[in-house]
Amino acid sequence: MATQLPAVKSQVTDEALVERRRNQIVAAAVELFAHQGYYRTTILEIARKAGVSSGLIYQYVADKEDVLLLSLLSVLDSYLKEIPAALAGLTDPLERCCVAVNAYCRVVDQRREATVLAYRSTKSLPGERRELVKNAELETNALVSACIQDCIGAGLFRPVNVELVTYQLVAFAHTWALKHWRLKTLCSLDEYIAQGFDFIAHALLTAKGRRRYAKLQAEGRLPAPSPEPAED
Amino acid sequence: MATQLPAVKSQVTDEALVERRRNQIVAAAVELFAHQGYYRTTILEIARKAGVSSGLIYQYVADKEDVLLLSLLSVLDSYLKEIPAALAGLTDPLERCCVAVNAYCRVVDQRREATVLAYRSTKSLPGERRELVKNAELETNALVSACIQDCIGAGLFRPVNVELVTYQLVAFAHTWALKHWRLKTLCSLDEYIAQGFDFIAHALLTAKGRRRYAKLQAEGRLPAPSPEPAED
Amino acid sequence: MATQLPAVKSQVTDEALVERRRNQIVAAAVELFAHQGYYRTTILEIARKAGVSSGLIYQYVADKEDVLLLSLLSVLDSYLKEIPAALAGLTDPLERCCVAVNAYCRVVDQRREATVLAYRSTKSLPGERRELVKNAELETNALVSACIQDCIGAGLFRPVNVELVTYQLVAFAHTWALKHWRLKTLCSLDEYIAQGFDFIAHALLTAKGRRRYAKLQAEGRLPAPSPEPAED
Amino acid sequence: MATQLPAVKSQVTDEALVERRRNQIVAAAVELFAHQGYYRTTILEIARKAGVSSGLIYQYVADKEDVLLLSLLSVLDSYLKEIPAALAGLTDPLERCCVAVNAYCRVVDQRREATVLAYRSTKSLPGERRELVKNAELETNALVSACIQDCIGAGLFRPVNVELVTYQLVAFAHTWALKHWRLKTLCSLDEYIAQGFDFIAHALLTAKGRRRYAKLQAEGRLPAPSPEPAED
DNA sequence: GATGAATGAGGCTTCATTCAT
DNA sequence: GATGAATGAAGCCTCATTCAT
Repeated sequence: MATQLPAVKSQVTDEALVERRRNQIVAAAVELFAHQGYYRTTILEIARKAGVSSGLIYQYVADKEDVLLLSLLSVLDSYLKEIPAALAGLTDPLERCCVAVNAYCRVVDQRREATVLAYRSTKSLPGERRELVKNAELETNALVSACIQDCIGAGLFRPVNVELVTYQLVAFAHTWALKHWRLKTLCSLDEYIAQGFDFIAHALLTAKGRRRYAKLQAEGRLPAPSPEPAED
Repeated sequence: MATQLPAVKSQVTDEALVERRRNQIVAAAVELFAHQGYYRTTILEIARKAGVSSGLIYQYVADKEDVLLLSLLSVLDSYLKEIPAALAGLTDPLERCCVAVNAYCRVVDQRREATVLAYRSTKSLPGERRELVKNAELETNALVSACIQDCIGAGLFRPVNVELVTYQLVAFAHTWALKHWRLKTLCSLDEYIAQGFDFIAHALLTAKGRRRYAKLQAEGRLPAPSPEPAED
Repeated sequence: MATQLPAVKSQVTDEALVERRRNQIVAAAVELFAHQGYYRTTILEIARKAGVSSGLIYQYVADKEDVLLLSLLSVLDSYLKEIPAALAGLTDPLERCCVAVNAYCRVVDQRREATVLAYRSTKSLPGERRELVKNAELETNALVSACIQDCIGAGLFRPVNVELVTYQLVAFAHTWALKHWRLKTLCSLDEYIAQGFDFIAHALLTAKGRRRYAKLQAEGRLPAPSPEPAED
Repeated sequence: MATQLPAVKSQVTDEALVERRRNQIVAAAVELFAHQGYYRTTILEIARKAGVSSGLIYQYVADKEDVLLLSLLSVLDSYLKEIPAALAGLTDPLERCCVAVNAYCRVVDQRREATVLAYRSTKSLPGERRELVKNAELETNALVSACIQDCIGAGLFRPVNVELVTYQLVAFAHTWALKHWRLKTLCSLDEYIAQGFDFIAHALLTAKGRRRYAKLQAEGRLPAPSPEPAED
C-alpha cells in the first residue's frame, strides 16, 4: 500500500505497530490539515488529536512533511480502493464507466475536505515526495482511462483522446469538492452527478452508445437518477 | 477595482501612491507566492523583490494575509479583464461563448502559477476576506454563464443547467493550470483547447448549434484550430 | 580582523553596528561557553547576558555554531594582538623570544577559561569553520616561530626544528590554563613562567646564548623573576 | 579498577555481568565520543554500537554523564596500565624515565581521539565526578614524577621542581594528540619523540646524566632513534 | 513617508529517560 | 535481566510585526 512505500521510514520495526500508529497519526492529520491547512496545523495538535505525544510522531515519520505525504497518499489511496470496489463484478463497459465516475464523485464527496487538501498542499511537498503523490494520482487516473478506453473499443464512445478526457472526468469529480461552497447551493450530489452524466454522455456517446445508455438507464443500472431525459 | 475595496486599509492617505505601492507589492507577492507558496514566502522576500523595505509594506496593508488577499484578487481581476476584452465587438452567441472559453484558458495559461495559487491559498484566508475572493470568482463565472445563457436562448445549446455547465467550462480552463505537470506532456495549449471545444460542442450543441458551429469553423472564427471535425 | 571574515555573514548591513553587536554577543558567549561549555549554553542565555533578544543574535550570525566560531576567533585574536604588543620596540632576539613566551602565558592566564574553551570546543565546529580556527592558531604560532628562528639565526639557540619547538612553547603556555586546577596549587603564574624559562633555556641555549641570557637577566630585561639561578 | 568505583552504581547485582556490560558500553561510547563528541553522541547510538538496547544502559549506569565518566576513566586507565607495563623489569632511572615518556607518547598515539576526548569533555562532568577524573590523571602523573624524582636522586637530572617538570613531559605527550592535525604534517611519531627527548635531555640532564644518556643511546636502550646526538 | 533593526512568540525536532512487557 | 516504544521537556531558529529614527 502506498503508505508503506520505503520513502517514509520509521524508527520502529514492528510492522503492525507502524501500520497502526501511522493510521492514528494520519487520521488526525488529515482532519486537521483539511480544516486548517498544513501550515496552520502544528505537530502538537496532531499528536493531541491522535492521542499520542509529539515525540512519538517522530518515531514513525521523519518530519512534518512526511505526515503531509502520508496524509495525501492516504486520500489518494482511498480513491484507489473505492473505485475498483464499486466496479467489482460489472462487465458492461458503459456501465463500468458510469459506475467509476459515480464512485469517484462519491469518494470525493465523502472525503471532500481531504480532496481539497490534496489540491492545496501537494505543492508544499518538495521533489521526490511530490512525485509519489503524482504517481498515486496517475494510478487513479489509469482506472478511469481504462473504462473510457473500453467504451471506445466497444464502439460506445467516440474515438477521443483518452487521457485528456480522463482529466475532464476527473476534473468533474474533483470540482464537486473544490467548488462545494458554491455547488452545494445549486444542487445535491445526486443532481450534480446526473447532470455530469448528461453532459458527458452527450459529449462522448456514439449512436450505439446512446442506445446502450438508454437501455442501462431503463434497467436502472446507471448509478444516479437522471433528473431530466438527456436529449436535445 | 478589487484592490481598492474598503476591506484593505492603508495608513497612507495619498490614493495614487497607495495604488502604486500596492501594485508594486502585489506584483512581487504574486510571483513569490506562486512559486513558493504563501507560507514559505516571507514579508522580507516580498519587500526585497518589490524594492521596498519590509516596514513599508505595513503602511499599505494590515498584515500578511492582506497581501495574500490583494494577490488573489489581482489574479481574479486579470480574468475579469481579459475575458471581456476578448469578447469586445463580438455578437454571435456561439462565437462569444467559444471566445470566452478560449480567452479564459489563455489567461490561465499566462498566469498558470497564479491560478494554482488561488486554489492553494484561498482557504488560507479567514471569513470575510475569503468571501471577497469567492465573490470575485463568481463575477468571472457570470461572464461565462452569460455566454452559455445566450447560446441556450438562441437555441444553439441544449437547455442545460447554466451554472453547473459554467463550472464544467471553468474547471476545464483551470485544469490546464492545475494538472499542467501532466497535461504538458500530452498536448499543447492549442490542442488542449481544441479537444475541449470538441468535447463541449458535442455535449451542448443542438442541431442548430452544430450547423452554426460548423459555419463559424469554416469562416475561421473559432479561436483554436480544431484538430478534427466534431461529429461521431 | 578575524571576526570580519566573510565566512560569518550578517543580515545587517551597517558595518559599525555589526561590529558592536557582535562584540556584545561574543563577550557574553565567551563567558558562558567558558563556564558552562558550548552545549550547555543556550542562545537565550547568551541573549540575556548580552542584553538583547534571542532573535537579534540571528541577525548577526547564521546559527549557534557561528557564535562559537566568533568566540573562538576572538580568543585567538587576543593572542594575536597581545604578543606583538608586548614585543613592540624590542630588538634583541633572545629578549624578544622570552617576552613573547611571557606575553603568551599572561594572555592565557587572563583568558584562562576561554583558552580551555578553545580546546574543548574547536572540534565542535565542522569542516570549514574549524579550518578558520586552525588558521588563526597557526598565525599565533608563527609569531613564536619567528622569535625562535631569529634566536637560532643569531646563534643563541641550538639549530632545532623550529615548528616542533614552537609547539613545546605553545604547549607550555596553554598548559597553564589546561591544568590550572592543579598548577595553581603548585606555584604562581610568575613561578610557572620562571621555571618554564629555566627549562626552555637549558633546552635551547647555546653557550653564546647562555651568556646573553645571563646578561639580560642581570639587566632585569627578562620578564619573570627567576626563582633560582639556572645551572646544573 | 577505576570503573568499579562506588561512584557509579548499577541496578544489576551480578558483579561479573556488570563488569562485562560496562566494558561493552564503554568501548562503544569511547569510540563514539572520541569521533563525535559527547553531546553529539546519543545513548541510542551507543546502545546500537554496543549491540544492546538503550534501556539496558540504564541498568548499568545512572545517566549519560556516568557513561562519560566511565569512558574517561577507561582512557586514563589505559595510561595507568601501559606505562608500568613498559617499565617492567627496568631499573636504570634514566632509562625508566625515557621509557615512561616514550610509552606515554605511544599510548596517546594509539588512543589519540580518546585523549582529545578527555580534554574536551572532562569539564562536562560536574563536581564529584570530575574529581574522579582528575585523580586518575594525577595517578598517571605520579608515575612520571617518580621517574623524574629518581633521576634527580641519582644525580642524572638537575634538581628541578618535579611536579612542574612532570607537566612539561605530560604536555609533550598530550600535545601529540591535541595538535596532531598539524604535527602529523611535520613529522612522524618517532621523530616527534626523538626531538622531544633531545629537548628534554638538554633541559634536564646533568653532566653525569649526559654521559649516562649517551651510553644508553649507544647500547640502543633508548626507545626512539635519536636523529642527532644531543649536544650543542 | 520610508527604513530596517529589534523583538519575542511559537513551531519543529531531538533525545535522555522511563516503564510495561 | 533485557527490550524498545513512549514521553515530554527543552533548545534552535524563523519571521510577522513594531517603532525609533
